[in-house]
Amino acid sequence: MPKRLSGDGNPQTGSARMRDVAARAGVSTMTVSRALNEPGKVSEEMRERVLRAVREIGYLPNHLAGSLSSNRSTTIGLIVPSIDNSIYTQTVKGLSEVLKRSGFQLMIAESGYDPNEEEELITIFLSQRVSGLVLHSTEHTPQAAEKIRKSGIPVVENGNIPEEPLDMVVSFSNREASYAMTMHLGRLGYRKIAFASLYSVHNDRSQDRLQGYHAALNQLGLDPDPRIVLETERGLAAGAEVMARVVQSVPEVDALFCAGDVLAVGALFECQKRGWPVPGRIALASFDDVDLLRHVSPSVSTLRLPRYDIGERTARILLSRIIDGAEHLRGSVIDLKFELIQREST
Amino acid sequence: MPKRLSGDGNPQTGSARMRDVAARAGVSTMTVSRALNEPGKVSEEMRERVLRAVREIGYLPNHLAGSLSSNRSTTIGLIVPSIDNSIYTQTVKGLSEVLKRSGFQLMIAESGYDPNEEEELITIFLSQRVSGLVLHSTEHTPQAAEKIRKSGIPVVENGNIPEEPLDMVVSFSNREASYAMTMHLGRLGYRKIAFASLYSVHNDRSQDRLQGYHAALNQLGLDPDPRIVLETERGLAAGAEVMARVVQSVPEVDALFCAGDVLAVGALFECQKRGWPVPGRIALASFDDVDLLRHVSPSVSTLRLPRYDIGERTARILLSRIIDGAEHLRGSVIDLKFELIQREST
DNA sequence: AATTTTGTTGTTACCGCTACCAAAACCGAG
DNA sequence: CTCGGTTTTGGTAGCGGTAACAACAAAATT
Repeated sequence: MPKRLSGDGNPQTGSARMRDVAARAGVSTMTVSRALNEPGKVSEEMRERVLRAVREIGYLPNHLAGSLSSNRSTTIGLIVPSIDNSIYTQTVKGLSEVLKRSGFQLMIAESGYDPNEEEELITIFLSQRVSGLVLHSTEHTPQAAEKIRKSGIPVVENGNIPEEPLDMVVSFSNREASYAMTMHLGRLGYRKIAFASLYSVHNDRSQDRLQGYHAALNQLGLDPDPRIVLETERGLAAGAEVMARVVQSVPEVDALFCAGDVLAVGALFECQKRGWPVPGRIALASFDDVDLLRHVSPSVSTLRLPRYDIGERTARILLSRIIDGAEHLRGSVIDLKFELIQREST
Repeated sequence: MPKRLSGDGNPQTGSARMRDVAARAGVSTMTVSRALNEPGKVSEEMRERVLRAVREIGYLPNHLAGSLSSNRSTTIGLIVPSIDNSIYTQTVKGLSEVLKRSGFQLMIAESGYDPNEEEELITIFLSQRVSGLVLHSTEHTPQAAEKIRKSGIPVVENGNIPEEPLDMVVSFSNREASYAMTMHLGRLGYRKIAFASLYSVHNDRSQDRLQGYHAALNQLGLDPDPRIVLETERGLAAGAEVMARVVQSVPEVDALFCAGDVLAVGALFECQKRGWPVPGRIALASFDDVDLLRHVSPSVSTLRLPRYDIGERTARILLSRIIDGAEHLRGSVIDLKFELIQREST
């Protein structure tokens, strides 16, 4: 007795299989398969006959079976540190829109800024036989790197431009962006530039931003001062706290560069609350061009980062590798440029 | 001749299959399968022998094959109107965290507020044999509903509480939330309460919010005035524009309820820019408790919506259905309550 | 000691589809 | 009308696993 008795005429029960369609259309399953996946390889008449049968039966292809058999999948795995971080969403959108057009699906998981967690997720994704991988972080365990290498699937890193990429990279340089903004502040005449970023453990983006800041200070001939370099957590409250702390502990500070999520907005609110004129008492610069920064008063100088483009280009290059087998793209590093936006706060 | 010649000792080439592990451990594939998936059903000795072989070969199970064979998958499909909308991210996080714990994966796609697009995505997800579906929208094409019903997989809607759910619902009531805030404004003594929401075509959340507003006006004995009911797009600029427009066209307005994304913040900035005291000249209320609203000055009254909880509960109830086969949960409607937060702006 | 129960491992037949190759149908040229 | 070449279609053997059941040994029962 068969495991399951399909083939009963009842369209309610279970889902039809390709052989049911084939039977109905009076052709072989191969013809059905071709009519659906390579319509060009089938005569017009057959195609219509098959499609009609598909419609009549309400057949839904089993993509799992197809992938297994053809050893191809249309799934891309994406690992971000944290889903609720608004800065990723633009990238995800760019990715998603391009992938969708080619019939690819996105699987998303969050690593919580932990390389071990990331490794585990990579393992799961490989096990799901994703055909490509997108990693926001550029810090990985050696085992993760090895697994990826061994799997042979294309990977894009896109949170930063690492020294030793796993494979392809689509990003801007956090270091350069940070350098550029710090130089900008220096050129505007600010001499005591404080720097606030997110915690840099397991976060090479933060580390690179700090490096860029220091490189610029050096270039500007300014002495670094550890008292005005702060690491904090994400969020408005953290930004406010940083502003208050730095101004009170080192009064000669004349600028604060917030190189992390919405810290600048929190910092600005704190100034407003305390009555510190911006940029009169202290100038303020931010790292990411969230909509908000343009609308607050004073509007905040910042860096416009190509978040959406990163997603788009990532998807494109990944698809080239997967669909066209463009092996010459292996190891490509695409450095998308950022833009410095001078506003009222500096 | 076999399609592929695995079994060569080279660990670089391709990926090992279960039979390779079996051969290495000197057992059958079933034992390997059991050792990995139902460790309890295998003797300790065997388990270790198998796990060692797995490690030595660097075997990675093929989840696709497993799903096909067992007719079970560990993938949940999620369709949101737009990924870059910050209000969904909390829900996604809740979902993701619970699912991950049970070894389930999340596939995310965006429908762009279009039911036809949604239907297409549903078809794709069903074709991928997801074992559950989460839909933010509660407006679907009849075909989409039919396909879902036919597939038999559990579904959760969670953007609103619809009149006729597809299956399960985990949400708060947009109508009640909107009603509550409008009543709140009325009780505080505001008599000419303007209402701004997002476009309501294909957006039953917006429609319900509008209804709640009208119901409250009615209850308060206030006459509705179409001049002060506005629909606009998302964003700070839109909020600013609404505020300017409504105050200038109908000066007797004494409150504005922004029932949509960050509109309130834009509206508040506009007041600050124009020098209109809030709530002195006009009171301001918002719909969603984004962090920002607590930190601006004046802080903005709003509704705290259980975004994260929705994700969490959604995942839980879905897993109950999938793993435990809890059929009694079919059709459950979970109404998670919101909270009204009175702040300085009203 | 014979019989039943329990626990562990193996055998076989698929899951639903596609790659590969063979067969058939078509088609204009000689 | 036949022939080689070019579509178009079909048969078959997997893809890499798991369900279901069979087989066997050890433990428990009578």
